[in-house]
Amino acid sequence: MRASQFHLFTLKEAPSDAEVVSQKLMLRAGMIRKVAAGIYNYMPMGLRSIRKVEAIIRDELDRAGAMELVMPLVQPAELWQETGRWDKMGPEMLRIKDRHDRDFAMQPTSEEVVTDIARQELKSYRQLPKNFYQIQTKFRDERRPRFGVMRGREFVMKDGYSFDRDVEAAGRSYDAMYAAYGRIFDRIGLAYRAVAADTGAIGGDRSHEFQVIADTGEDAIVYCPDSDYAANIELAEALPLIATRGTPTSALEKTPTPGKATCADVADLLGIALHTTVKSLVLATDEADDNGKIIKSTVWLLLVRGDHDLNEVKAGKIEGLKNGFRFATEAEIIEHFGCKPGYLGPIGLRKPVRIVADRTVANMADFVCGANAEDFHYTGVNWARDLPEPDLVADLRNVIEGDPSPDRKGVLAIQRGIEVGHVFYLGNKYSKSMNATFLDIDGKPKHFEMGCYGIGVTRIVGAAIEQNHDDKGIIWPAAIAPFEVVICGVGWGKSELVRDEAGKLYEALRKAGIDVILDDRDERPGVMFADWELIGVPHRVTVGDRGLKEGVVEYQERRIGEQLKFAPADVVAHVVGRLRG
RNA sequence: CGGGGAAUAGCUCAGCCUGGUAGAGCACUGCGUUCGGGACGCAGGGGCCGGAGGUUCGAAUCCUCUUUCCCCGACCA
Repeated sequence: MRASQFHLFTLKEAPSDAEVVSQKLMLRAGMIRKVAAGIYNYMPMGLRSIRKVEAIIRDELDRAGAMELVMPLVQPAELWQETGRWDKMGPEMLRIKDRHDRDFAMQPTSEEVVTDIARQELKSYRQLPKNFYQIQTKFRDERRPRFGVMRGREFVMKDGYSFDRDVEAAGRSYDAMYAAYGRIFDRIGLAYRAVAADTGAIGGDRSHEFQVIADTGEDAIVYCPDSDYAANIELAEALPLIATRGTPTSALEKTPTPGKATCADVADLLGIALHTTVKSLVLATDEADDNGKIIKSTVWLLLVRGDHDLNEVKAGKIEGLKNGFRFATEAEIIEHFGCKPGYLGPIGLRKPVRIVADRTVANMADFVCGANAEDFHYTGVNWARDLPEPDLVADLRNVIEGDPSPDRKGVLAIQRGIEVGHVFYLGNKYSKSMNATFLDIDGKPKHFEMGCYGIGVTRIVGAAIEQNHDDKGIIWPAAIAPFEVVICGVGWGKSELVRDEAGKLYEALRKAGIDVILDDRDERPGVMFADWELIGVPHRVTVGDRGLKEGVVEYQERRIGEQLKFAPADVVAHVVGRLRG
């Protein structure tokens, strides 16, 4: 490719609405252009990286025995109604009507359609296992699209689905995909971690996320440096920090804490450690009648230590909160606690509430909590002595750095991550609701055991940039760079020698199978260098009269920056060695 | 969805308060001088000032409505 024929268009300044570095750099490098909120053109420069990611995915999935197909972007409501997701999905699924007023959805994912394929095509256990995948545009009408390609509404995703005859075989399919994902991310060249993830309504332990490590990631990932434990913070188990409850040593005392409504403020005022305080969170659950009218509400008090945060995913697993909960209204709080938020606690309730204590809180002694009276806290609080034992003890909190690892092999560390892949065992949820069966060896129909496997193709491109950039621009891993090498012809317009030599190198690299672009724009060197550093091409060869006079061309690796001199005859071998060696 | 903000050239922004011929830098076109780290000069092209309504002799500017975009938003008791 010659730069003079390519659409190269870089910006010195990013549009003011760009937030994160990947978005700014992709816009500045001319990879994407915004069309609407969360919706982008993938410009030629950007598409090259996207295609490279796709090629690696295809190669590894095909090798792992999966096969590619394409399902429609626009899917009939009927299929979604079969599984009940037409009603469940909420506004993030974009619904459209055709000219006959029939309902359709823009696919956010394709379980329904692929299960429909399976029930029509797969009749016998002898046809199993099968693994179908597609690389397709998805649409999710995010509440707040942001971060460019990282959380867009329209994006490209690889979604795959496996069909097996039983749970054991489905496990093998899962393992094969897990392994393939590892190979895919290894080849792409990103630092990543596979972590155990929440399985939601399906249950079981077969769910892993592949997280690209980046400080700007939206997810917190927890791992143990001394073992192979790794999990999303939503799932990571918090062990009790206090093995057994201590004996009370302080008397219960109602202490004035005027205007101190947070645990940190109270600890400051009283000169005590934050971890001796207990935080009260008030939730509510509603029971509705058949018409959806709320007939009864229950108020819950969740207690976590003052230095800990509630984990809502964990809270949602508690019996009674499983079907959804909300934070209580101020009116409900006053009705049950007789006090405004800020000074709430489990002692002296006006009306009964369900009290759930975090495992650590349940073993605390002499702790501090709100007194259910404005501007007062209790100190020296002890279970059993000052208040009844909690109704329930559960793991309620997010783990924090330094907590013991659940495998008891060390302490936990936390990093931020960007979720770029997810493998998930589905079981027969969809095959049952859509009645997708095959005939097993005994001649009886059985529901398929399914798994689903996603990779965010466009998000990988953004994540790669979040992880690999400097103040000059992008630093691509070579495997997904829009070009592997750029040849900059300095003084292109005036030097035939430069044109000849650069042209020869260009042909030689092409013949060697290298994805090379020749910058023949006759730009000033500063412009060329700045452009290619912004775009992030990993290898650069500079051909100019100055070097050619000494019989050399210059070579520079984007990530390293140091300039090396080579005889033109040697530089091709060196570049090929760096890229393919 | 709730709260805040913004909308003027392809991009970044000024002008608005105090109404009177629409501006700058970057980008783009032409010519010239330059030419190894985002050059300089001269001359240009490009705007229904997001849209609709109103006030006014006159509206980018004041008022109302509307659309779009951006930010913040469980809780942290």
